[in-house]
Amino acid sequence: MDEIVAGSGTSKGAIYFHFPNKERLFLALVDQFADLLERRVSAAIDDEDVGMRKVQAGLHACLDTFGKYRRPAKLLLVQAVGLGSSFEMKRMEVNDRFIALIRGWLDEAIEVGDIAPVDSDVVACAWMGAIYGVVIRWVYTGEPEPDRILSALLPVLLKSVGYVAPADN
Amino acid sequence: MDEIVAGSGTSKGAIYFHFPNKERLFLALVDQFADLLERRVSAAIDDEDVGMRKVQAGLHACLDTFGKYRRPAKLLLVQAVGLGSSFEMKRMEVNDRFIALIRGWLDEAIEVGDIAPVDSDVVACAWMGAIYGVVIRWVYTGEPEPDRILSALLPVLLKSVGYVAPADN
DNA sequence: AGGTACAGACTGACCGGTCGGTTTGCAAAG
DNA sequence: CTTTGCAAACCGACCGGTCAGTCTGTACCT
Repeated sequence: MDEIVAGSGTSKGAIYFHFPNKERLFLALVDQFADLLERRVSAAIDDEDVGMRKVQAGLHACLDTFGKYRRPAKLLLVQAVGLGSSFEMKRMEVNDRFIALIRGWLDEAIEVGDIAPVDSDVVACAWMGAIYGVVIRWVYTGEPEPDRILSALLPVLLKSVGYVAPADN
Repeated sequence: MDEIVAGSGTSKGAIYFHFPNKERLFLALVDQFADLLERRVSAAIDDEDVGMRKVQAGLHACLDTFGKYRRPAKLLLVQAVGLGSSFEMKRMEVNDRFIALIRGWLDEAIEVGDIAPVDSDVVACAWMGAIYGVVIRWVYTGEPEPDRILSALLPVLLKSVGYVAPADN
């Protein structure tokens, strides 16, 4: 809190005027970032028409956004963990939000016929975990570079649900 | 610390006789669990001969072990995060250990010809993340059941590197 | 004159870590 | 076999730093 006060150029009083406690302040930050991410990803998806192209676009936007907000991503995705059950719940909630998103794409892709039916619940979880794992690593160490992440992760994820990319991509 | 003292039936003094500080105590626990997990997984792998069967066995053992030690897994994998950089480093270290393990299997599978060449570094990361994601979820909510995890996750992971299972499995 | 927004000194609970003291194990001396 | 002596192991009351949260203002607007 003292650090935030120092960094923000305001005061304890000001912060505690707007937020009831530290927890809520942090939760608000997490929500804000999650909103931003979801907005960007959804926007990218809407630019594509159907099925797997949406997944590609979404993934791309996701990595792109994390790239642009490396510091806050690290703070919010990693530091927030293990600071009590309320943080933990929030993290789960945000996670679930994106898992639900992924599941939606997968289900759509299945319906459209781009991929064969799968247990989209588990697969969405796994995808989220895979993205999370690679992104967290990158956020920490700077490796591997986003280009490499994308060029390696994307085909792996797509292949994992049996999607074969059109030849011209 | 007070809780650990209460739960362990010993005393502050006894604990601080054996460990210099809280951090080291926790790190020792993490190491112990990581060792156990690695031992079990490696043992399971050694029972199989080559390539992808090793991966299957390893994955199976991994999920099995997490299943048996749900509580400690939750504590060590989740609570340890965000408690300062030393914990964070340790988590990364353990993570890297298993990523290296996975990478080893993948590289072997590539060499044997079970799968086509991939960026095994990134893929290992993604696999680790995927497993982590699903397991953490299960550890928290009890869903989905291990059977379902295995039957859904395994083919997804295997397909992600283009491995087609023999028909009789 | 009352409400809104803010400032920052202060408080008090909490918790890692310490320290003087006690018990236990064990080996040599009697 | 008993006694003595020492060290390793253990105990738990206590200390001191830290830090989220409070409280007493102050300034400005309406």
